[in-house]
Amino acid sequence: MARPAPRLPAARSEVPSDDSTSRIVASITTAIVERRLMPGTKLAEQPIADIFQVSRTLVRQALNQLSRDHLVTLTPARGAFVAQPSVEEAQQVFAVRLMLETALMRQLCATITPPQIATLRRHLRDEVAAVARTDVSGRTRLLADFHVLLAQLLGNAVLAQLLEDLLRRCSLIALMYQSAHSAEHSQDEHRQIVD
Amino acid sequence: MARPAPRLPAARSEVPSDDSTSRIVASITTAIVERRLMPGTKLAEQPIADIFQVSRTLVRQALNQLSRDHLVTLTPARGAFVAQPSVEEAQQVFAVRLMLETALMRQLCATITPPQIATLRRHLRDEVAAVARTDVSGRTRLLADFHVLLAQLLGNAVLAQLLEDLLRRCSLIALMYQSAHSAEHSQDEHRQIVD
DNA sequence: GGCCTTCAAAGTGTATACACTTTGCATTCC
DNA sequence: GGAATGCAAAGTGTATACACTTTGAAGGCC
Repeated sequence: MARPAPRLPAARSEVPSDDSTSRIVASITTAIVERRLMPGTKLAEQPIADIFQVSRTLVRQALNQLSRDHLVTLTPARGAFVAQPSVEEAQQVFAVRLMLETALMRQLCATITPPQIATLRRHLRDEVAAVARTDVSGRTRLLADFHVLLAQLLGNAVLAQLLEDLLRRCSLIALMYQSAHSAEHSQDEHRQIVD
Repeated sequence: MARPAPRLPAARSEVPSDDSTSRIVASITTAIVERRLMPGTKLAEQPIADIFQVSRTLVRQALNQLSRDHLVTLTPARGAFVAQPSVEEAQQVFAVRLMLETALMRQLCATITPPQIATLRRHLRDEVAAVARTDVSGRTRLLADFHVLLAQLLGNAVLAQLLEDLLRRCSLIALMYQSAHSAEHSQDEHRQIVD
């Protein structure tokens, strides 16, 4: 072991959205977030494989990835189910989201420029619109994008991806414990923060 | 689609550390963090399968999980390599770590109790000891445990796991850009924070 | 009638097979 | 001699096969 490292294995370009596995992950993810797959629904491998015209191998890969996103729960020998986060877990996820949000803003205050602020305000307007017409999936997507947008303004891709993962999870939770309160609440916070 | 959800799929008990895949993940993880596998090293599937006496199937699962932890990089048709995080990525990961750390402390200040403080001070002493005897792997493990410990004191398991993932990544980075500075720096911060 | 046992259908977990891509070397051509 | 070409070994990507577990229900027992 511990041999000298060979040179870099090509570029670190990760755009995996066109292989079969990623297609399945993306498809199931949006199906969950957009409420077409309810929490607790069983996700059997063969039916999914038939739908996507691939073998169970790739479906299993996809389900594994989804389980690491906490969107599905894998129970040994019983299969995959759309996740049903508990109340505690929901609170904890939102607590982390809030922590990251505020910390992010604090950092951003030091470096932000007027045009960036304009971008944020534009995004805010879209959010208000989505909440107004009770566009649930659009709303959660925009609320999520807000954070990712912030992370991008900071130039921190790692943070952006972390937030992306976290907010997919938040979407599921928001759909389960459908408190419209929470949506307007965070939307309100967004405005305060920009101000 | 959108059928009514069946009842909960058993308990949410996730102790996956004894199946083959998790054994492989854990084994490779510690090998990377403890410097036995250098960044850039190729991880071919068949040799690993032979070592663990399993088929390539399980090794592939393990490598996929490791890639989601950012400990290995998968390049299509070329295989898996121990990750070589770029300088930018390293900075971003550390920035996120710092953000979470300070936010966590802020929260904790409100709820912390004297015995908990004592626990933290005890941990600090161990850290100092590890840095003193330049025990690299022990040091990084302790620095990581500090954060997880904090998250546990807050009672936030989600945060704890997030930190765990993030700090495994930090370990790899710390080993690559071996700035002892960074170690003492964060160790110092830990002390200040506890004070 | 209700409960336990038994068994088949369905589904998951792992291994193996096979096609295709990459890679390094040997050979050839200039 | 050096560079380009072709080829074989190695390795990855996906599908398939098969063993074992779970599950639901029919049948027998009390």
